[in-house]
Amino acid sequence: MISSDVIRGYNDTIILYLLIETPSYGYEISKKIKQLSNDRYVIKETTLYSAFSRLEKKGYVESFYQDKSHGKRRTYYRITEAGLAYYQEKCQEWEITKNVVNQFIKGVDEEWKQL
Amino acid sequence: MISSDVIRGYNDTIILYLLIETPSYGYEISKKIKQLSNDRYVIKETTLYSAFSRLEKKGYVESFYQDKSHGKRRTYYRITEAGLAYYQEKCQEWEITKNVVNQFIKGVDEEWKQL
DNA sequence: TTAAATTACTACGACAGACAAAGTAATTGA
DNA sequence: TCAATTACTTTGTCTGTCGTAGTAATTTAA
Repeated sequence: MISSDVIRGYNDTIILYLLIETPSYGYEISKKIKQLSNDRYVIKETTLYSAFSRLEKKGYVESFYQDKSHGKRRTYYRITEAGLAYYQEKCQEWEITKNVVNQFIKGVDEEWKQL
Repeated sequence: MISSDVIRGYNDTIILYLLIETPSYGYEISKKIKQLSNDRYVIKETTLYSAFSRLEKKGYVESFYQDKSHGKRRTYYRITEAGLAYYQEKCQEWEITKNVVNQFIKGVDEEWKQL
């Protein structure tokens, strides 16, 4: 599937991305990740929730409770200004990272196939 | 610069790539990484050498000593069949990973700038 | 010529993030 | 009504990175 060691540096970014449009909560976020990645990436629950608390500690998201008279209480998160700035930084970093890694990857249809 | 959390999953791949052309040793590999990445990625010594021993343990590289009558002895590494196969797997994985992460990245020139 | 810089490592320990396992608790659907 | 799903929390383990430090030979510059 996909290596979690690569994604490691981008879980926070992925979550922040999904919070840009609208505040959300764990379960919804995880569904969206699965869906937007075409089932190629399914974030683990513990990874997701620990990311939330890390992001909150850093001030990149804020949590709140939607008033929902009954039902298991959801913890919603919204992105902050700082979170958006961080997200933007990470996007730039990603472009660089992508180019760097690409330098060391031989495409499936390249000359090593003939070696 | 570049986040080591992203590169984490690809250090082994990067090293293997550089060993495909010719066997090499730590110092040379680190110079090549720096150079090929245009100074955007400089691997830490400890990271590099621990990668070597991990790769050797997995059978992806083999070490040997070049006969070099004097001077500090270098440990050379050459890639194995298994190492090449692993490298190729990782290349395919990278293509997928790249596409997945791209789904959650807004390019510098995209609509969020206007938000 | 000698001191500093560079080459070429090894050892140790700390830390962060991912994740497995297990538990809790409410809600919805068959 | 009982299983599946939703919505988490807690705990503890593991892997890879990296800071610090040390060793030792070689090359370069003052």
